[in-house]
Amino acid sequence: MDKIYNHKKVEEKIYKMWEENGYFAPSTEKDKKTFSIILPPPNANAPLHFGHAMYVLEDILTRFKRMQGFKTLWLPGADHAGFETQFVFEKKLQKEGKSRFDYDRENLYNMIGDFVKDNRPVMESQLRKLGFSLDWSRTKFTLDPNIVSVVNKTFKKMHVDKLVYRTERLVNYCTFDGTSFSDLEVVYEERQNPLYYIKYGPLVLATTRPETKFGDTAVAVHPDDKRYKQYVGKDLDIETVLGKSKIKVIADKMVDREFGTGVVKITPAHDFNDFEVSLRHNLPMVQVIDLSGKMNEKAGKFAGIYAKQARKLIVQEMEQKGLIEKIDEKYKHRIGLCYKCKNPIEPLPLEQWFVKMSPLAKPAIEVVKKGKIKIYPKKFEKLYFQFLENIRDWNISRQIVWGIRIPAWKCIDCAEWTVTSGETPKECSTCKSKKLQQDEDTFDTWFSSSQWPFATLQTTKGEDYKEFYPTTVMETGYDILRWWVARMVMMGIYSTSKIPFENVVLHGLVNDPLGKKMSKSRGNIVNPLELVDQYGADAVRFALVFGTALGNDQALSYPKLQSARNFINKLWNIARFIEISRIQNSELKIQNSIKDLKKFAKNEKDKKIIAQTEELIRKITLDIEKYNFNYAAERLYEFAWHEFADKYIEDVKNRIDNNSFLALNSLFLILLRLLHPFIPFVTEEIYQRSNPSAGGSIMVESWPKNE
RNA sequence: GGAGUUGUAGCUCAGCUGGUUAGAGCGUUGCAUUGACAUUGCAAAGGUCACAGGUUCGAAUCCUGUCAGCUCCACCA
Repeated sequence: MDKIYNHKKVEEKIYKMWEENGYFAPSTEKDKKTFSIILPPPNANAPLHFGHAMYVLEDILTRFKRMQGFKTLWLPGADHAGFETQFVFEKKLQKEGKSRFDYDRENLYNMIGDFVKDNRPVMESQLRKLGFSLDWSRTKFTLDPNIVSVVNKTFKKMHVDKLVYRTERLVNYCTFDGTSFSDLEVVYEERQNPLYYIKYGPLVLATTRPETKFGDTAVAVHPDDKRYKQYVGKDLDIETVLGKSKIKVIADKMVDREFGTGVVKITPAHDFNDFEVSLRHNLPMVQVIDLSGKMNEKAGKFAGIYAKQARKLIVQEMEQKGLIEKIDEKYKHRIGLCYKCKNPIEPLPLEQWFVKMSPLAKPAIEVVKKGKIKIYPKKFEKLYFQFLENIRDWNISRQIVWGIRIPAWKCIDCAEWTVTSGETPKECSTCKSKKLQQDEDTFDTWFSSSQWPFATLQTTKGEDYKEFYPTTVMETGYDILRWWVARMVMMGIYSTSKIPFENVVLHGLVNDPLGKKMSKSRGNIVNPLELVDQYGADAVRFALVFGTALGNDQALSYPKLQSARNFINKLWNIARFIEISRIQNSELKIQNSIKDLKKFAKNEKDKKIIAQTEELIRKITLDIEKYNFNYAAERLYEFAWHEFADKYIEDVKNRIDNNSFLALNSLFLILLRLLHPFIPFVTEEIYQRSNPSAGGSIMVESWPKNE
């Protein structure tokens, strides 16, 4: 054996051996208890980041349960990541001097498909490098035809159940990317913009967006505001840049009397609050900005001009006409931006598909309150409830091609919608017309990923759904508790009448060495695979688990990586010591259980370390079962190094005989089995060397027990 | 604006339902060693457990408030 452990010589070879022997697939023996995890599908098109490396917790659980004899499935997959991927692809087109508008829908889709196909193996090989014992024979992709079919069926069912509806709603629309975004995808930033005080007949109101005034359908004041009481309910005659006009004054509590003059213009088509007000007061909606961000015909002579420029022109003209009382140039406010391109979001009315969320949220709250689904650590339950109790309807339409096209057709004759579970309808379900046109939009990526646990298991092999659903554990980062976990619970219960998983285990974020969030814009991203290359997969895995409690963030720590590597080397050298000692001692049959070992042991010190190991087995088993991975890792580190090596081996090395050698060798093999889920490669390599009678692999050996 | 979360040794963090002298890794200091391992061993120094109150026989641990950091949510023209 080499003096120092070299991960580069063993990791690839071992992973290949595992995979070729089919160890990752669930055992086919009947009547075993099952354990299943669905891997949160990484973006097929992007390399892994540290968040993905944290899935090592899933590998630990999977390997642990597999050794315990469970029929164990850890199912891999990849996400098409709709907008995310199309965005990257369009950037690429841009470099080639092209844009998505140069291609028709089908070609664009296929081009992105090819692009993703080329990149997906990168992500998958990285999961392998981390040693993840995923069953590759069951790998799924969110755009696999049978997954698409499941997603379409769900949509159809929801349509029948009247849980989806189509309506014109204000959406967060990015006129640069040409798509709408969910509330979660809008980022807010403080900006300084002029606040214009505009004369509306006898009233003056403050606004940052005078160009939307053509879409005003009312002016609002607070119901208790004495200054304006006399105007409420009346129509004002106002002067505008487009001539004389009339506007109604309404009273609504949404108005802040302290802001500006206490008078607000109501533009239902271009402001979220105004839209809400318009629903309460039955106000018409007048759209004046179109999807390209330009003023439309309602803006008269300003039609065709980008809203931002139109604003300047309109203000100029208003000033000439004396319609502006004053301008506060230093007004600061927060505005919504597109999280991708950082341009201001334009609230626009657009017909979209929405999911009614409150009927879905109720059972999802229930199952956690009743303990049918447990969330670890418990502190995240609050976030979960907070989200579900205040949930709003979910806009699932996206104006991109890279995704699952919505299976809904609009009738050209009667304008009604026909929804199918994917197949093209022969005729309009309302008027039987044959003139149908499919919705151009695709589903929000999260609409398909929220169905992932059952969509995958229903479309893999034979009995998978029956055997493995609900899955045992859903492990992911706490940052997507609302985006993904909560939605999976809702959609899972809705579609299958069962919870999708029994336990939710949430890990924290891995930040940069200074504790700052890793992000592209900060430029502080560390590639986990480079560290795997440098320190070995085992060291990276161990460092991620060691010293961080579940659900807490951690700063990437090079000292910790080094100490993890040193620990692995320590184990290697324990093995070397055993090999050297073996030469001088005749071989005895290795004892696999503590019980048998106890019978053999003669020396008191040997008996003591056997008893300590017995206690260790008990604790490690409990630690993993309670998802206290850090305790388990710390305890194993402490025991292997400072008890087993520093004390026991130091003692035994001077008195070693056949009987003690047996204890030493057997105990070490037990220790390796306990360590295997955490650091699979080195334990496998050593196991093969230190167990003369070993036939197979440590990963299919049994978990140490005390009987 | 609302909520959550964190604040423990120089640094990174453990400390599980409150209970004897508060732990680890790295770093620091001293000593040892051709040893299975210098990716080593032995030992030492180092903490008013953010701050102020309170509950308790007893609090790093529970409660209240203050300060600081981080995150999420809402987003007022």
